[in-house]
Amino acid sequence: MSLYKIEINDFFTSAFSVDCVIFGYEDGEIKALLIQRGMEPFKHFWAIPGDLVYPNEDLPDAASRILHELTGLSDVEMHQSHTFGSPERHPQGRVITIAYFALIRITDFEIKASSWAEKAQWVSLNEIPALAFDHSTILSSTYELLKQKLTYEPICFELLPERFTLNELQQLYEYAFNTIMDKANFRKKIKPLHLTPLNERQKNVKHRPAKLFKFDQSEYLKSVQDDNYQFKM
Amino acid sequence: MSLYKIEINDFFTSAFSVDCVIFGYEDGEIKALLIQRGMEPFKHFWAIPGDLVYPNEDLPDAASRILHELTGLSDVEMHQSHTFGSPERHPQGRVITIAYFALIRITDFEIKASSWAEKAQWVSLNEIPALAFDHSTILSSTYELLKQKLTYEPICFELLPERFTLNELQQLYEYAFNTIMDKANFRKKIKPLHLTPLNERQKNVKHRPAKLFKFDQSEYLKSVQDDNYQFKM
DNA sequence: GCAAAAGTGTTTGGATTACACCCATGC
DNA sequence: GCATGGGTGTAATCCAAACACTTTTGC
Repeated sequence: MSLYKIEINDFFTSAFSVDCVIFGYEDGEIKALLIQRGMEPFKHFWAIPGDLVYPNEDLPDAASRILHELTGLSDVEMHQSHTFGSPERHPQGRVITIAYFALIRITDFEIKASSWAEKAQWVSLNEIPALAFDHSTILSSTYELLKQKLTYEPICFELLPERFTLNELQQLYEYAFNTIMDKANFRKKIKPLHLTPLNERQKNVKHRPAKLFKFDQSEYLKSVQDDNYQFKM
Repeated sequence: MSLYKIEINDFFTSAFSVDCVIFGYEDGEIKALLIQRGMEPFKHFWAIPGDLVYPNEDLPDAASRILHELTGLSDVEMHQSHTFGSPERHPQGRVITIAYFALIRITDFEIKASSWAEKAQWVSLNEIPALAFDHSTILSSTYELLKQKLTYEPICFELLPERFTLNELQQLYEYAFNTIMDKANFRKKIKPLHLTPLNERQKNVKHRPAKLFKFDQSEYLKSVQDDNYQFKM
């Protein structure tokens, strides 16, 4: 006799999906790449891109596949978010979903069509419409996680263009944390990151152009290792 | 024709489980409640208590059920940890597992037998044996998460007895963060928690007995709400 | 010259650290 | 009395916030 109240095979009747929240930064706002669903259920609803996971596919691989299908990008770091598994969350059966998120540079690629998406579009986090399934919850709790990571890991550079001004960096944090920061103090705070100054300046501004910088990941990792450095915004 | 390379029903062939890391604190050490498996696979191996999730069961409910079966405890807060889903992690099929963790007071209950456990035992985190499946990974990454939560949320009181001395509290942190702290400075740091002093003292110690305190959750939540207080160790 | 933003230095007050000292209890 | 840890005050130090000021560019 089985230990369970149901047959063991009745457990193998669920599917799982990976939903991939893709964040970008544009016009001073953090945005998410949403798709409009091309099929039932929730046809025509806006949703976080996601897909069922193949029986032999690892979870982060599925998340990367979704990102690749939509953007053509590869080798982007995927961060695991929460897992959502309420029995009622999917109308067609028990489907639990593992949320991942990725940070990308909006200008680095073009949105591609995808098998499950009528269209895809960047949407400012202030203007998110009603989403399919429990995707509103997934998006907001994943954004909370992103903000937390922004505090303790220098992942802001995954959102900014490769060359950026210090003010652009500051504005990203001001947007995410919904605060205003002092310019001088902000620059003191990021001193230990040793951002690489470039021999290049901002163009087409009608004031003194700011210097451009880039982030040196390997030097950052080195100071974590060697000096036990802990980034903190 | 299906959009997928396999039949849609072939996705509904996986199961998922919840593994529940139960942490306790005893003799100055953080311990995990492990079970010895009574069935294949990994029969006789030590493992994190876990179980398949019933088709109509919500994930936190499954985690609570596991805790209840083993300890008789109910109404314990469950914290979601990471999800592990490598295709090879379970020898009998695709089983992904969502890890949860709970913090409990070791003295508050007695370990019960359980359908899937030969025996259960508290094991110090310094003495964890080889575990079944990928449970070593699950345990260590969940402990990292616990340490992180200990820094930003006053969940230490879920591990300590209801009445505790300030030194016991300090020792818990010293163990978790593997540091030594200054007594006077530690007490200044926890001032804003407004721990309730009791008219009671330590007993059976061969020195001046310390005052006992308890934690007032509702007052803590009030100062979070009213004064935007953020706990930080 | 003026507007606008880049970029930097100084002061100040609050928090953290190090450390010293007294207190209460058991034996 | 003394050993042991309980309990608290203070000075030194560091750090972050506030703010002022100079510089460079476009028009």
